[in-house]
Amino acid sequence: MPELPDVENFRLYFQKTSLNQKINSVQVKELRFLTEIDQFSLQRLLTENRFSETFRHGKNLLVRIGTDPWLTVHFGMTGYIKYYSDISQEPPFDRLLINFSNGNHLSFSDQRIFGRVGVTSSPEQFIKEHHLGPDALQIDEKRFLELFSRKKRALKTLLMDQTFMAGIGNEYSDEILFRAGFLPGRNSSTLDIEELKKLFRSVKEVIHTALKAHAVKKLFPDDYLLKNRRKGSRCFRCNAVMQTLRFGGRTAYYCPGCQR
DNA sequence: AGGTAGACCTGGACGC
DNA sequence: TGCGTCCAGGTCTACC
Repeated sequence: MPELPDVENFRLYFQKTSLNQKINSVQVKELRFLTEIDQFSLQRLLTENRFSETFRHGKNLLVRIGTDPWLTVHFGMTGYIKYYSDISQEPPFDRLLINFSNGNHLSFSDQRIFGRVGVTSSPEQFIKEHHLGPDALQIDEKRFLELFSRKKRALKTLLMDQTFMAGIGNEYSDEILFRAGFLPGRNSSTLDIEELKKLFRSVKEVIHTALKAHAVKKLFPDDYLLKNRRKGSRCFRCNAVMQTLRFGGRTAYYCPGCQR
């Protein structure tokens, strides 16, 4: 699922492939994929224009269109972008296609259509409108401790709340809690300052490890829960059978032996 | 304020 | 083989 590290990867990919090229045409293949803008306005906005810079906040990719508004992209759970030259390389589930004047194409693919493409006047405006908390890659320890000390909620819920801190989803929140040694349902108010710092370090460690692995699971270290996150698997540390719990419709995986 | 459930989506897994 | 059902997940809305 595209969480912060995946989206950062998409941003770098976009940056490398799709900046500063004239856009010839835009094909909207799935109307439900658009939000806050209709297909004709989007086409008018993009055609003959160029993407000029990229930005990411949490799980959202923003791309500036020339000198004015920004295109916003959320990847839902199955979304990704692909840049290619030959039409035979067009990915399945292509929802939005951008054709550049150099003959290359950029596809926004999303099997389950949970992703959305929209437009905003500025990144600041977008963050405000969506009530997003600070980005999990950017946040420093001081701000993290400030935020946590004001809350009384399950750690898992808090980590995934985008209005609290942006970028962490179901899978990475499990990893963060596993590595920090805290149960997903543990109330944030029961953590002392040293435990909060431990949680903060785990957030950073997991994100940086994921970025280094380009968010490709196979490339994660072998002691990562993500590589083994399925029913009936055993903890590689204590060999206990991993347990699951439901949190607001999400499944949390945790080790009953290693997490307190 | 915090929690929960349903809606939105599709396809893979699984049971019969 | 084939059909029905469940599950996966991010986010928004509605409601307790």
